[in-house]
Amino acid sequence: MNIGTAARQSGLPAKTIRYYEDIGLLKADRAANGYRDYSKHDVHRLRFVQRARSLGFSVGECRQLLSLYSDRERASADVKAIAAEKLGQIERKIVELTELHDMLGHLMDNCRGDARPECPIIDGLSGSTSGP
Amino acid sequence: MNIGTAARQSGLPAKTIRYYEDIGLLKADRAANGYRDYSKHDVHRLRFVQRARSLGFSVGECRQLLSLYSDRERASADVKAIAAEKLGQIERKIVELTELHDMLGHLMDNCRGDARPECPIIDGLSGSTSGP
DNA sequence: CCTTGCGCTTCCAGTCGCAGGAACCCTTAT
DNA sequence: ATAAGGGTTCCTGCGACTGGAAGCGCAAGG
Repeated sequence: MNIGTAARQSGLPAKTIRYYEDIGLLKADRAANGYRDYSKHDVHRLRFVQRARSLGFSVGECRQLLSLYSDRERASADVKAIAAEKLGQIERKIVELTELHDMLGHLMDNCRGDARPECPIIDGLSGSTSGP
Repeated sequence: MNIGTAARQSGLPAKTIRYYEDIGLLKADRAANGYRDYSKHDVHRLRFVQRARSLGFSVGECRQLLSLYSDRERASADVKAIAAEKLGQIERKIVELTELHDMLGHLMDNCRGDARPECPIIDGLSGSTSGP
């Protein structure tokens, strides 16, 4: 099948699929006319990548996962290790964003948000009122 | 003062300060020898940007905040609106990451992580066991 | 037979926020 | 005079695409 069909079936834009081929993540056969030709198996792998990406795996990690996906002998521990690493990253990011959230929320709570110019948010950013 | 001193006092790398000048965020005077020349006021603004960036504001938002920072007549509501928008973005990102976290955690909980090849993580990514 | 229109191809540029490095100039101290 | 440690500009690259231009392939309609 052509790239457009593969795109619809995998949920990835054709541009992205070409990009993945470009970086050597997933290559397709070529038809006689030069068009990329995708099998069902190719589409499965594209969907696999699409899901992994949407779960926050980087393209590099998708590359690893793809090779683990294709390897019927590999231990599930290998996959779990990658997932655990990613889970840790996600947790750290959540903590970081939560701190950010609280800090910004704190500044906002103290800002009246009216027509007057006094603004604790700006003061907080400029550091003028945060000193000891 | 030279850019290196401004960098130390603002907490921003010199490279970044030059970049900010390049994109028109913050420009500095020039000394006779062509070196950038920073006043205390410039350093204040650099610190301001540094703090805003570390709070997750984009460079574009920093641009807005800087103009609000310099405008003594502006309403605190204007600043609060930008902060509220950013707070909403942060909240949405946290929700998204939490969903990701739970999904991935779920997959991992069901994976034995041993030497055998059966792996619910891979199965989940490939979609083979996720159907209704 | 010719055209229209879509899909496919390649390649180039841009996004965001810098970081790294080359090649060169200026200042200060020895 | 020289060496070290500033500074300057410009170019490249990162990640993961996205948009667009120029040009081919192919089926259908007039």
